[in-house]
Amino acid sequence: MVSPIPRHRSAPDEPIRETRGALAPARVAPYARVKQYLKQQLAGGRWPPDALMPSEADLVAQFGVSRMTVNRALRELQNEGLIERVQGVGTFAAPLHRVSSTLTIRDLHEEIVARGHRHEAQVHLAREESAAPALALQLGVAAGSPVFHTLIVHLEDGVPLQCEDRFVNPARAPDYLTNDFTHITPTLYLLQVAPLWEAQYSIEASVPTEQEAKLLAVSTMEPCLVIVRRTMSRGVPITLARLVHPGKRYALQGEFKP
Amino acid sequence: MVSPIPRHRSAPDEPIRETRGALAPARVAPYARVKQYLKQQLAGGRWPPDALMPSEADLVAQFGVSRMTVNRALRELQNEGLIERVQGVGTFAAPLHRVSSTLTIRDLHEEIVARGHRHEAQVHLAREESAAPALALQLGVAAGSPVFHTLIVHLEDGVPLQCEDRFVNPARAPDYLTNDFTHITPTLYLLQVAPLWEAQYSIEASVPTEQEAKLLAVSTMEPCLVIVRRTMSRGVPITLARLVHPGKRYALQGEFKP
DNA sequence: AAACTTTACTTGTCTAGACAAGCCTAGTCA
DNA sequence: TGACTAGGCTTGTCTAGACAAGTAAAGTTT
Repeated sequence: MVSPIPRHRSAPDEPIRETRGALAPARVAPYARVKQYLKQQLAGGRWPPDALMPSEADLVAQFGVSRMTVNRALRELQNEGLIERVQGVGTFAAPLHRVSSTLTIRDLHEEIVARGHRHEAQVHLAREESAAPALALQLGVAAGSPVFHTLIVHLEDGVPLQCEDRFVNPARAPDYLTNDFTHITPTLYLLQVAPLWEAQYSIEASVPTEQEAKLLAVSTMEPCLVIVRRTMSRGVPITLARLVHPGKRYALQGEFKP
Repeated sequence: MVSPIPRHRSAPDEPIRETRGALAPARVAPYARVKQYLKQQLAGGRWPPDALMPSEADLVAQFGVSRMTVNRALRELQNEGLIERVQGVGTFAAPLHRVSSTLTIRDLHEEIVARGHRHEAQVHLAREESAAPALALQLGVAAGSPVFHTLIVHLEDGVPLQCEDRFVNPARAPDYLTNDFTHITPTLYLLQVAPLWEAQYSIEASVPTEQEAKLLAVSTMEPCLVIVRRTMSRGVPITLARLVHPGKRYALQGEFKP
């Protein structure tokens, strides 16, 4: 009974069984213990990147739990990007220097209101245009075909916070322009009509265009946080947005949790 | 047999059972079908934010699958931030305008090498200092106690890409300064010695300090992407880093997947 | 009226077994 | 030598049942 592919595993650990002893009241679910153990060993460098890790069967024997329990631990580690799994082959350590986290993006309106402030939107443009070739490519429509274009400035307590320049594919949101964008943000509306979406984004620092500077009431030299986001729903591009924020007034904040 | 709390549920759907019919070869795992169904209904506005959603037992009856299967679907939706679950109470629709995704942060060295370019690091400072009060607070040490301070510029093919100003808590990484940071990035080293970490970050656009401008070989007017990150391991602050990137040379990119 | 107990319902988790599907090696056959 | 096949490993998923623990309403006692 020899493994089909060469194993670089270290010597197996002693079986670790629950120690319900006096000084161990730290009640941790078994799947969490398996997960934590693997995380620690992984962080400790026990399995270098791309090394083969113990199989589910190994861990079942080591921890004395059922396979579903081990499976859940491994599945969650996979979702966190710490390991990679290949059916029929095994489980591998992911490159250690890749750390993933969950980033939550909130609707700007909700964010402002949650801070206890007043949100206001100025609609500077809301019309149908004919798509320029470059834009048409990004939105997956024919060049020259109609697209919706809105330009909205969002204010927090009267101070411009975001300049939102957005193009929308009419195929998925034909009623887009009928919205009153002083009451519903485009993001919120689009989330409602286009379910199940994915997006690509790019975050960079640059200076605003002249128009953006004027709309945000800042100088054209002011560093701005620019987010360009393309959103797709069921493989169809929905919208392309350029969100410009004055650097002094807006920061993206977030948190990693293991 | 009345539910203990008022239910705002809509009328139950007809049981949906697997249709193994001729024209349905789209093989989707049952847990994925449940998940997809809930996602669609959720996106379609069937359950407004904070509304009570079907219980696991309801879904078991509706889909004719086992509870573990339903549970997996719900657990994954919870991880994605689409629903909220409370033991003993039920499952609730999360605010629709909150969308989460997994953001992966890679080590700069790996990122540069992956692009097929050459990574180089200039160590401008690597010494022990005495912590100023504000810094001491952030690192969780006593004011005036020793901390490590490094200032490193990372170059891609000879062009400055990042200025990394970092303070490290000696308690967790006493050997920090013995590293040759031209060969191992601080991030990578710290990941190795401090497992299981969490971090808070802030991303903003601003102009560099005079020193940073000089080190990055840009003007002091050049917009820069500034990431400030505080990393903790087991509740103990490990490091506080300020990463400054010239806006023209660096953009954070990412992708959402549902 | 207030304090307690019961009951029904919820989610959270684990188990032992099962089958499918992917992958690799080793052996067989042409 | 080359093509095929069988066996043994891996992960992916599902099931039916079980117990724990949290919540809230309804009933009971003080």
